[in-house]
Amino acid sequence: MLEYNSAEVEKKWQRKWEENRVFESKEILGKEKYYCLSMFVYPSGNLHMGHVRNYSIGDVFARFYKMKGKNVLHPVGWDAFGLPAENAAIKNNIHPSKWTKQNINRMREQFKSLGISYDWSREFATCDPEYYKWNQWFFIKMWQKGLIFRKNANVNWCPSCNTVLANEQVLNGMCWRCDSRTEHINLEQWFIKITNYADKLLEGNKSLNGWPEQVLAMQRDWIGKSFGAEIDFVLNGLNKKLKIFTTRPDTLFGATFMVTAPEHEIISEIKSEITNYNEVLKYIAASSCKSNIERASSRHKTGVKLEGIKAINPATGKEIPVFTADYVLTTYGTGAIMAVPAHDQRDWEFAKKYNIPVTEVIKGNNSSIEKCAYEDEGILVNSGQFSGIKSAEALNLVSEWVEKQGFGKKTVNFKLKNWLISRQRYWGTPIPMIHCKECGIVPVPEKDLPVVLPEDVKFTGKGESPLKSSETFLNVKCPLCGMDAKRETDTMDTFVDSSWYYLRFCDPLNNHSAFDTAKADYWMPVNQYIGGIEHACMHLVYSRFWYKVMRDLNLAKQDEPFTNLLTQGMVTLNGSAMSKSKGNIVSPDKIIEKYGADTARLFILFAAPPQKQLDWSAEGVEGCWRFINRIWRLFDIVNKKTEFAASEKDKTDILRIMHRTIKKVSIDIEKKTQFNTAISSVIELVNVLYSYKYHSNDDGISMEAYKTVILLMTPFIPHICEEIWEMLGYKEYVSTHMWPGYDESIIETSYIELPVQINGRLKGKIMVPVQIDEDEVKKTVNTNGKIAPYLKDKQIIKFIYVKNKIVTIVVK
RNA sequence: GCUGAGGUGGUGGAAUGGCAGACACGCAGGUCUCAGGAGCCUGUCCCCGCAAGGGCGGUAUGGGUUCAAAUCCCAUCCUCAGCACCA
Repeated sequence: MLEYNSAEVEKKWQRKWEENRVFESKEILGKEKYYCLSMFVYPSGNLHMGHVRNYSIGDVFARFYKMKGKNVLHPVGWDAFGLPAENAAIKNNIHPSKWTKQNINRMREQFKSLGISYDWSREFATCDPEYYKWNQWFFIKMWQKGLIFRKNANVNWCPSCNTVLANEQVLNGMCWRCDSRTEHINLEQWFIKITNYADKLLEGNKSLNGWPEQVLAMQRDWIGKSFGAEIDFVLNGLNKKLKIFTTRPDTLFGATFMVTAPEHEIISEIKSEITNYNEVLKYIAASSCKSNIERASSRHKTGVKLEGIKAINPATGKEIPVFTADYVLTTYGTGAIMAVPAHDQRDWEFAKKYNIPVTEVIKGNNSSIEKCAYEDEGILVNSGQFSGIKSAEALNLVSEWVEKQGFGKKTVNFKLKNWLISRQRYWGTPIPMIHCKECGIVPVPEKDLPVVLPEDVKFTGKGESPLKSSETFLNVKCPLCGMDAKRETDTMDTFVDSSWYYLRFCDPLNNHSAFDTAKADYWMPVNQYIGGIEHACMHLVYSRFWYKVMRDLNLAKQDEPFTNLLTQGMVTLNGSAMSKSKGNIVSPDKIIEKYGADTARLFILFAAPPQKQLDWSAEGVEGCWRFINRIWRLFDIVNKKTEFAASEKDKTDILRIMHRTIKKVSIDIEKKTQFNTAISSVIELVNVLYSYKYHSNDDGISMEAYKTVILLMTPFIPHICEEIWEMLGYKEYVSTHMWPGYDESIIETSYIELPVQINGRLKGKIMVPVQIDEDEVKKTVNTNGKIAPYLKDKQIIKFIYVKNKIVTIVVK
């Protein structure tokens, strides 16, 4: 038999699959669908091992369910807008669209060399005007629904990318793309009111049983719902109120001062009353120079008292001082707090530093406020009519009292901020709005969509958005009054593109709507979504939000777009992430060239469960290559004629192991998403076939088992399986063959080996019939040569027989 | 600090109340061979033993529940990930 030639075989089947459109799908009413989606790829120019892992995992699901008889949708596309293309334009003087298309062409070939079962007829890129037209259409729909607004806001600015960033895109004060330190500037920007859906997103989290707990927890934290109260504190003699948010209304009587964020507008409103206003201004200026990180990391809280200003604690009626300090965030709650130093550590530190009285209002067992604040539950003291009540109850009682008295109300607060979606860059979806001096902001009429990106643009990397340099783009007539007007030059955050692409895949060629609702109803929701954990609070929140908006626009029926989510682990080399800068990259192309895609896929799927980190191992790859060749050589061994005849026992054994393996692989893929153990059980079956020395005259059972090996391995290593399937005489693709079923009654043996424990230690094993009852087991144990001696002259305290599992005897 | 996931051989990892270490890598030995860095076979948690065999030895540590614990409960330690002055 010839050596296995992976390069030739893989090319052959990739061509056949493509020519015969084996993996193209269409809606078939009455046939159960399965939508499998790996997060689409940014066309950076090169596939890396993380991609290979992502798409190999997706392909196992897609191929498995196809063989199980489901109507599988497994599409592929390109998340093609974004900064790298524009940076390439600046650096290499190549148009972003050209750069992107080159990369797509190259990566498409790489994808094809992996043999992923994609429906290529549905391919699209988000930079196609036929796609981004619908971004614009959705934008206008949301604008009409009041979900989009413009606001002058203090926003995150990346000086290197020259654009603003959403909150989610600032990680530890750094830009998520380029790692530069971000700044805060004041700009007029476009926002989407994602906070309108904060509660619905949180509520929806509870129904996502197919999502990893880790992602749900991250989203929960990110949305950050907390219950509390808003309370107004009167500024004495000023006819003004300072509104605060607290989650601890039970500590209201202990509020001995107030603090506003330095950015709080009240300061300028009452500046004439502040006797040390210059000092306050100086402090505000100093804080604004600090980054969020510097503010948070500074050990010592700083602040300045607003001299001449007194607030009144509405519960005690006492006058208390007001400070401004940058440990209070302008972006959370109302940007001001009531400070309760006895029961909040931050306030405690601040009070100590500025000699503010600390009033204890919650008393716990042995609690003390001498060395630090007491933040736990307890009994209220020094709290007027509420003294003596448990703090847990007081939370509610005080809020209700406050509400009745008319100086506040119960409320909830979210950490989630509205989604800033405008970017001052070229390579994105133009925001379809027109600024008219007379009519204000006017949406582009639907018939004029898409607003296409102009070609006459200069990429200098300096100054304002490149779109502002295009005269043809900039100048338009107002759709309402017909006068000269200007186009909006901001483009959309690329996370808009990825918020609904899974719906476009249901109907990618539609040119009169974003997608046909009936088609989307057929395919949605995505049964299995696969991608990296880094999208937990960005893409996966935005998409869920977008889908809920579409549901409210009657474009979608379900509440959630992704039923099951698998977040694959990182691919590392010697424990650290592969990266260009570290120079520790293993190139997929080289591995495919040397061993073939099957080997690369097998290693990735076998070396670790999909969710865990996977460390690359050259030896491990070598081992997978050996296994693939072992399957290849088994073809001859199974077909070889020998004079040995198989015994009945051999035959039933092999049949039983075969059925057991089918069961194990099916469950591991379908129920446990644990591909490594699925593969190892097939390896065991192959090892069994190697160790049997007959391979003729066994009623074709070893051949049956070999065919089973091929069928079971097809989702993992499809190319070699197709080749062997053809060698076995089949005319159809193994990829479209039915997944094998198993017979529980064959897996069960008539005899079973029972372990026998005495006082918790394994002492031996007995062979017994499956249906055996406890009395029979006792007899067998007592006559067993190995076990009986342990029972001699001993008193049996307990005898436990767990059917078909174990025998345990306790003796004295 | 908060949230979440974890801690098992030389390594990746199996086993989720019932035989710890499946399967693979690595290593060692054998076999075939002119040759082997190919293939095939055997062994490989630890301790005692040449072996057969034996071990209330063994799943981060200490305790507990149970006939039975890697698995459940309590405490402690450690690792990873996310968030972090969110009032």
